[in-house]
Amino acid sequence: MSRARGTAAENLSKAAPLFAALGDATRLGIVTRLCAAGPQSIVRLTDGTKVSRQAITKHLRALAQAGLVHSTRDGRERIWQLQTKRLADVRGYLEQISSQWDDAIERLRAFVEHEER
Amino acid sequence: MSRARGTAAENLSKAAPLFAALGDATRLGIVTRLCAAGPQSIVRLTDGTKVSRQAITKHLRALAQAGLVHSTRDGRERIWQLQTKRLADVRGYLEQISSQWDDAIERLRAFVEHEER
DNA sequence: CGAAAGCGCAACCCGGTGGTTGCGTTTTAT
DNA sequence: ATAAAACGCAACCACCGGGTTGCGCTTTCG
Repeated sequence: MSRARGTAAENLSKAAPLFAALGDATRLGIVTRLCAAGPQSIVRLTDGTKVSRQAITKHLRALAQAGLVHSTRDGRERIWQLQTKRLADVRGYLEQISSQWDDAIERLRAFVEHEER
Repeated sequence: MSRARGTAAENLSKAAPLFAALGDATRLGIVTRLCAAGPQSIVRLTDGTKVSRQAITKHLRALAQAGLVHSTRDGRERIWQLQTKRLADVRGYLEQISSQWDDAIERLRAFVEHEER
């Protein structure tokens, strides 16, 4: 299974594009939708949204470039679905950062306690 | 304590700006640096970087707007540090999203297994 | 067969963003 | 007191990114 490995610095540089891909409300909405309702066509993904079909298409391309989704042609439709492995990678990065934060928070707390008065 | 609460949709909309804030290599480097080396001045954060001090300043502002860092004046220096309180909230949002993904991944896996042949 | 559905391509617009440079202000150090 | 350090402000630039519109192509359906 493709897990998040390597040094912290390596992973972080890899994580930036992924975070950027998720750092847009529309795209995050698409991912959420794919999570909730499973693989869908473009029109279906567009439905209920306030942007055009072309906008959704662009965002899907962006997500695909980040490896988060992938599509298959089916007749006159194109079905998009989550790339679960990559999503797992993202989780890995998030956990890494979270643990880093935890360490930093702990150190900061100790530092402040020592400093205070 | 300020914890991450609210509906999933609410947290989703809150998460997008956070991802965006972390979705830049330079900014991600800054938070990593603040994690590893603790509170620092701007020049010190700039040192070793390939961008100008002003660029770092801008990124720090962006991170501050996302609530990830915060600064205090100290003489002629301005010291930036992680916003530990907010960081806990952020962890909450991200974990919630991660768990949503987990569910989706599980469902997708089952779906594929059922579909395949 | 003909109409409509679903999509891809391309042009275009515009605002934000990452980055720089220049200059002024305050604080520190000698 | 004067020089240098650290910073803030502002202007400027290039580029990308989110969004739209228009058009043409293939596939489905009646």
